[in-house]
Formats: sequence, C-alpha cells, structure tokens
Amino acid sequence: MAEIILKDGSQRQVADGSTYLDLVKSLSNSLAKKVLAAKVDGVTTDMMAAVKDGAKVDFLTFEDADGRWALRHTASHVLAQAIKHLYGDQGVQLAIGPAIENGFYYDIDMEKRLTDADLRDIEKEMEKIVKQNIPLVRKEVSRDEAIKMFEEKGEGYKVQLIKDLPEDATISLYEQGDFVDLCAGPHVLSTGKVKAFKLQSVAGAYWRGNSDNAMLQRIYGTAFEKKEDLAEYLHMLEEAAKRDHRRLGRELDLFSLQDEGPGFPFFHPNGMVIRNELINYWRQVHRRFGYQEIKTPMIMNRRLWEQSGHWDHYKENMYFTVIDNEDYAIKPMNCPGGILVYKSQPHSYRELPLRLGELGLVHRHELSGALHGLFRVRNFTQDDAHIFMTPEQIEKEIQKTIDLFDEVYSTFGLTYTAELSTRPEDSMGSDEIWEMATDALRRAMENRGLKFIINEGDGAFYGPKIDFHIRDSIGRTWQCGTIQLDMLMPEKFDLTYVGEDGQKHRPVMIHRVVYGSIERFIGILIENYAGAFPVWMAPVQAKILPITDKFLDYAYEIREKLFAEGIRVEVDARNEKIGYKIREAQVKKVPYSLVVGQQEAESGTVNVRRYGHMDSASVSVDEFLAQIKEAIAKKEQN
RNA sequence: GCUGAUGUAGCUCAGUCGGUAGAGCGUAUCCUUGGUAAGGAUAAGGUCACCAGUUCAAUUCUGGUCAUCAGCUCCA
Repeated sequence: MAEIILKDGSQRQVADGSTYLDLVKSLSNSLAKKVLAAKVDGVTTDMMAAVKDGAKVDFLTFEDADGRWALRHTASHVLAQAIKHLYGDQGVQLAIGPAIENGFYYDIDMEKRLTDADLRDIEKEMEKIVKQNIPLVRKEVSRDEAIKMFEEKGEGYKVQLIKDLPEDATISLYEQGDFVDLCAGPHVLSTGKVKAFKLQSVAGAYWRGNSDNAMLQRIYGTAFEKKEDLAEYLHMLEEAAKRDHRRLGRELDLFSLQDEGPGFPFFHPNGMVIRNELINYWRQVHRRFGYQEIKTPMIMNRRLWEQSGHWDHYKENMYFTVIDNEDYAIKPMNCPGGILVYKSQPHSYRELPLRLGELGLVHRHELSGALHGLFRVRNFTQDDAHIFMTPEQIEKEIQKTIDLFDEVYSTFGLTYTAELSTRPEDSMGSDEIWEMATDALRRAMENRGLKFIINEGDGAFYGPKIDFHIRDSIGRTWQCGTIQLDMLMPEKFDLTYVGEDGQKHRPVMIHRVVYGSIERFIGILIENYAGAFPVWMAPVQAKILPITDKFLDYAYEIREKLFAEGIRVEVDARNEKIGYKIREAQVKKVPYSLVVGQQEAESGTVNVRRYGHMDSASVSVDEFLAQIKEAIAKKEQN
C-alpha cells in the first residue's frame, strides 16, 4: 500500500502500482472527469503515472496554470501528429512544440509553405485525432535508443535536442497512436481532452531563437477546456484589437506614420496635447525629486562616440552624417551629451547626487521588421536623466528612483513587472565592476521589496539595468522605464568630483528613463485608456453642442469663457441633430459634452453629460468650471 | 534583417477569368431647426503603393522596389 497526502491534509491509502487516475476516481467522479494532471510534491505529473508513497498530491484542472499547460502541450502534439499525417511524405521535420501563455505552438521544417487555408485542413485532421481519443503513453528510453529512433525517422532537430541533454538526463517519449515525440511531459490522458482548439497563425521562427540558424515555420494555436471558453477568448482578442493604439491613433487623429518616414512618427495636434501634458507632468515630478533639466545636441563628432564606446558597440544602430569633411553621428543615446555637461566644470561632493534630466530625441536604426506603431520607432524622445553620485549614495539613490517610477506609473493606473538584466556578451569593463553594479541594483530592489525576475545577459554594454515592463492591450509586454548603473562611462570620460578630503574622486553614474520613450508611453496609454483619456490629458476636454443654430451665439460665449480659463473646448456648430452630435462626442471620447438650447441659454447653464454616462444634469457655467478644474487637478480617470 | 501575408477614395472594404473601377461611413452643398449614440437629397474624391517587363491593351499576369501586418531576432 502507498500513502498519499491530499491537498486538504487528509491521507489516503492506495494499492501499490495504482495511478493518480485511480486515486482521483476513488475520490470524486466529477473531478476525475475534469482533471488534466496531478501535482506530486510540487511537480506536475501525468495522471497515468504510478503513485509515489508519501507524496503530497493535488489535482490540476483547466483552472490551474499547470493544468492548462498540460492540455495545450498535448494540443501541440495533436498538431504535430496531424502535420505528419498530411505532409509526412514531404520531408517534414519537427523541432519544438511547447505550451505558452494563452496557447501553444509547434515549429516545423518543411519545403511546403503553409497558408491559412492549410491551417484549416490541419485543424480538420486534428479533429479526427481528437475524436479517436488516442491515449498518450509515456516511455523512458536510453540516450542511444532515442538517438537511433529519431535518426531513423529523419528527425534531425530531435536528435540535436537529445544530444544536447545532459548525459544523465532521463529521456522520455510520448506516444499517441502512430505518432511519437521526444518530450518531458506531462500530458493529459488522451487526445480526446483537446476538445476546443484553434490554429491562429503561421509565422517564421529561428531554430533555437538564433538568427544565424535556419528559419522554421511556427504554427500558433490555442486550446481551452470548453468550446464556449475558446469562443469567449477569441472574442476578447477581437475586442482588444479595437484598443490597438495604431487604430485609435488614426480614429482620434493623434498621430500618423507615413511611407516617407518609416518609423518616424508624425504627431498631430491632438497627439501633441497628450505629449505636452505628459511632459508638463514629468517636469513637475522631477522638479520635486530634485532634478535639473538640460538639453544637448542631436549631432556630435565621431570622437565623442569613439570615446563612449558607442562607435564599437552600437554602430549598427546609428545614423551618420558628415560636416566639413568630418564624421559626425546622430545621437542614439543621450549619455555622452550629459557627460559633457558634467565635465564642463569641476564638481564638489556637496553637489552630489547631481540629477540632470533631458528630454532627448534619439535616432536608432531599428530593423525594418521590428517597427511597430509607436511601440517601436526609429526616432523617439527619451525622458532621460543622468545622476552623478558617490559610490556610497548608489543604493539610496536607486531606491529613490524606484519611488519616482512607482509614483509616475500609479498616476496612470499602470501595473508593471521589473527585471534585472545582467552582463551581455558584447560589453565593456571588468567582471568585478559588473558584479558590484549588479549587486547594488539587486540590493536596492530587495530592500524596497520590489519583486523582480532575472534577465540573464540583457544589460546595456556599459552596465546592468533594472527594466520596467508594461502590458499592451493584448498582453504583450513592452519595456518602458529602465534604471542602468554605469561605472564605465565615468572612467572613460575621466569624470571626477572633489571629495571632503580635497582629493579628486570618481563618481558613479545612473542612466534612467521613466516613460522610456514618450512615443512608446503614449502608445501604452492609448491602449490602457482605450483612447478615453483622463480629463487632464484629453485633447478636447469639453465639447459644446448647440441644439440648433439659434443657440450658436450662446455656445460661442461659453466657449470664450472656458477657453479663457485654460480649458480645451470646441463647439460643434454643424447643422445636425443633437443625437448625432452626442454620438460623435462619445465616439471621439470627449470627457464632457455640454448641450445648450433654449433652457440653458435662458438660465445661463450648460447641460453636462460625462463620457460613458447616459445621464446628464444642468449646472451653471461657473459650477461646471469648478467641476472640470477639480477633475483636471486630481488627474481623475475618465 | 529573416519567414509568410497584404497594399483599390480620408476610413472600412467589394470588384475586374486583361478592355483604366464600386459600396457604406466621412467630407461639401442644399432642404430640415430637431433636447442626449446616426433626418433627407445632391455632389466632389481614385494614374487601383511605386518601377520595369509581357501584351493591341495591365489596376488585374511576371519580376523588382517600397510600405504595412503577424511572428522570429533585436530594443525604449
């Protein structure tokens, strides 16, 4: 007999050699139907595995992330099997096929280029496999056996995968009918569990994520427990697409991207309002946190970039020009400029930390395929700052910077995740310096209680960094803020300050951006607010809607009054019915619609309707002014 | 940059098995003066992304270029 401890702490005796499926059946029929995998001492395990004596066992359903993962992983095997059935005679080689957040994919290598129509055919074949309800059977084999088997099948990628596994690794296979795959598992019991799935797209992906390797075809799909859940998810994706900042940017006339300047965004009057409000707010916050503002040139001499190391480490992404027969570069980063400002005069320890902010327009030649609306552009304004300080000030200053970040993100209701990026391959400086800098960042986050994950090898070439990632409307995350600790630039530029002892010392430097790029941040905000900006940022804050043209004069009178108070206000003077004007004001997401007609003109009021609300109320113009000013001052969400 | 797809009016899209194109919305004008999400009529708007080639004839076929979209790689 084996003894099992269940989630609630109770104990069960089961016969030796029985499986977790046997166990769950003895507990509950309804759970047995829903269960996808077992969690055994914290490890997700097949239901057909033999029970382990003394193990703590929990059962996973689609509600559990690991349960979903098992189901979707099995779906990817069903996909691979279907592809083998349909195109097996055309030299298909399978690479990898994992579950991912919200779905799964399989990378395959084959001559034939798959189209969307092919995906529908593959789905049909998958349906057949699901209907046959084929059990998945786990087998463990020796390394040599596994290599021999996949070599015979002509699965070169699988052979490579096995060869790269550690010598002592357990090699497991999962077999479902005529299909067998190298796989660590776990999987659900049988293909019949994959009831609700859809193949979404086919795209290229490099073998092992390395652009030097062959490009494979990656088929993306998703799977759910129930058809209704799948339909709901697909509907959610459609709704999210309506929040896409590229679409809203056009609909709300905020910005445009033109063929004449790929990756160089054009800001329209409405977009400029948002941009300027963001900058105003940025200046307020930074003033309070003890920053000063500078501005440095966009084009500087090659010598500077050679000294900073950009010429060696960042040349691929830079734009160049020639002035009077000398090489110049358009700045891809603001730091060298900031450093020159620091160097322009001697500094005392009493001035430190010296915080120099700069809204710097940088240009980077990003790969054409990477461009993406405002999220990935070739010129953007970084809300940069360089902080010069003594080594003793590092931790406190980083914590203070994190405080600033938190305040700014909270203002916009954004949640973020933090990552600590460590030394990349292409970098400058000694291991000791990198270790010291990385530890300082880590300690600052730990002391402040900021949760983070480690992003190995993703630091800047001059130092490690903390990255702040924010989600877009369909769940992709984008790096916005970053705090980078730099102990190399001060060295390269021979930066000094005079210490208490009257001697010269080397300062440490932080590079940091909160918004990251104003362009990307605006993109994030558009999606976050679905285009309905808080009143303080809204391009048009109030729209006056006269019932008929008889009340145009009254409308203009109110407009002048609000305009004089700094409100962004417009009159809809078109010859249209009030319903039509209301509709358009709502579609354009204007925070306040002010209807004026006979009653309002006689009583000196406006009838106020808030964006997204069905009701309205008449108030005096002064009362409305007080109301909107309060909403602006409080940075109220729309 | 790579793999695949796409590019027709300001927007969303239809269409031409090769004979130079349509709709809805938007815009303009006129009628209507209407109280909280679309009143009616008329009109203007397109070298069918760009450049070559094939052809009597190309928006349609072929090749190239550019841009966009999805993903990979890269990044704020």
